[in-house]
Formats: sequence, C-alpha cells, structure tokens
Amino acid sequence: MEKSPCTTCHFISKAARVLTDVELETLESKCAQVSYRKGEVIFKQDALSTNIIYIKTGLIKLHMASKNRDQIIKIVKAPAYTGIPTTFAENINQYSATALQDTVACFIDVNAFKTFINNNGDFAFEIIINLCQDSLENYKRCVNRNQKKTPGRVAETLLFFAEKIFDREEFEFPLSRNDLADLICSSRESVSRIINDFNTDGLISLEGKNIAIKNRKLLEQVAKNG
DNA sequence: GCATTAACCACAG
DNA sequence: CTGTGGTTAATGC
Repeated sequence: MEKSPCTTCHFISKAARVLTDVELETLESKCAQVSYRKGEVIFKQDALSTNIIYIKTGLIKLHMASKNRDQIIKIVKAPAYTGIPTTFAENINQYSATALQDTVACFIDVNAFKTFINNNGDFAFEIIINLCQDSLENYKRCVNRNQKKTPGRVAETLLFFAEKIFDREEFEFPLSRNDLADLICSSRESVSRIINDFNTDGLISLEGKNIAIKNRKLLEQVAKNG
C-alpha cells in the first residue's frame, strides 16, 4: 500500500483526528508504514520496543509465549492501536503480534506519542477510552473463559468472528485449529471435534476454511449455556 | 460407582 | 495442519 501522509490518511484513528495540524505534521515525520503478508511477524516478544503500532488495515493476533504453548491474547482488527501497554509499561515487548491477513501497520515513535498525550487532552482522552474498552473486554473474556465449557467458548468465538470481525454470517476463518485452541485455552483436538460436531449438527457449515453460520439461534444457545 | 468432559498421545492422511 | 481413536484424570450425580 502506498504511504499517504498522516494529514490526509483515510485510515486515520479517531484519536489522531483531534491532533492539531502541527501535531499531525510531527506524527508524519515520526512514523513509518510497513506492509505484512499473512503469517508475517509484526513484532516479537522480548524485543526492545520503541514504537507504538497502529494497525491501519488487516487483522492480527497478539500472542504470548509461555512455558509450553502460545496463548493468543486477543485478535485485533484494523483500525486500532496496539502495543501501547507493552511500550508504555515496559521497554521490552511482553507479547508478539502476527498478521492473520495481509496487514498494513504504522510504527510511531513512542516519544512523539507521549508528547501528544502530554500536550493534547483530547488525544489523551481518546487513547484512555481505547484502553478502557480493551480492559473491559479482557475482563469479560476472562470470566467467560473460566465459566464456560469448551463448546461454549468455540461457539462464542465463531460468533465473535461473524459479528465483530467480518460482520457477516459466512467468512473464511483465519485461524488454524491450533490457533483457535490457543485463543480459547483448549486443545487442538477438542476444538477440531467440536467444530465437526457443529457441522454435522447443522449449526454451521464447513467448506475448507470457510465457515457459514447456519443455525444462529442454536449457536447462540451453545455460546450462552456453555 | 458411573457418566461426562476434555486433555494428552500416537498415528494417518 | 487436521481428524480419529484410545487412554486417563477430574468432576458431578
């Protein structure tokens, strides 16, 4: 994708909209745009981080490596900032980001970003709202994960992709079975079985990587009741 | 006890 | 990377 100046960027964030013209010019000189292919690593856990990353287009996963296996912390759809907590709280990245689809990201110098927060209350406010929503979402996911059984978590995730990511009932599922397991804290095998059960029971239809939600009512039931 | 759930392992497309 | 079958451990009735 061609780099457009921040001042005229079509994918500008809600927060950046409240920056002054001068600040936007600063942003322009303090950011770089990078394109990624599906599967490419955007930033890696344990690396030194000096940038805030803005996902301009595409879809990524944030994941954290622990002793045995990866855990997917969240799926992030453009447009969104990511890596704010990891960059502000720690110099070292606490998690990795990998593209699930072709993705375009802007790397913003953290000091420029901090200056905006210090000088522009409206900007800071937008960023805080973002962080709060994020935090709330995480609490919910945490509760769900602990209270629901695996089929419920799978159903919920499928609905999440249909509603929040693709906004349609039929879509190409961007995660492998393993990724899905890492996302909902289950095993590859269980996830595999459950998805096939959903298919044979007519809740969804499966064609390769394509998933279509067939019986939304029932799927919601499963998602709700665990 | 017995049933259910789901992880882990091994093996095969 | 997926799907299947067997095994096993935990939990609930």
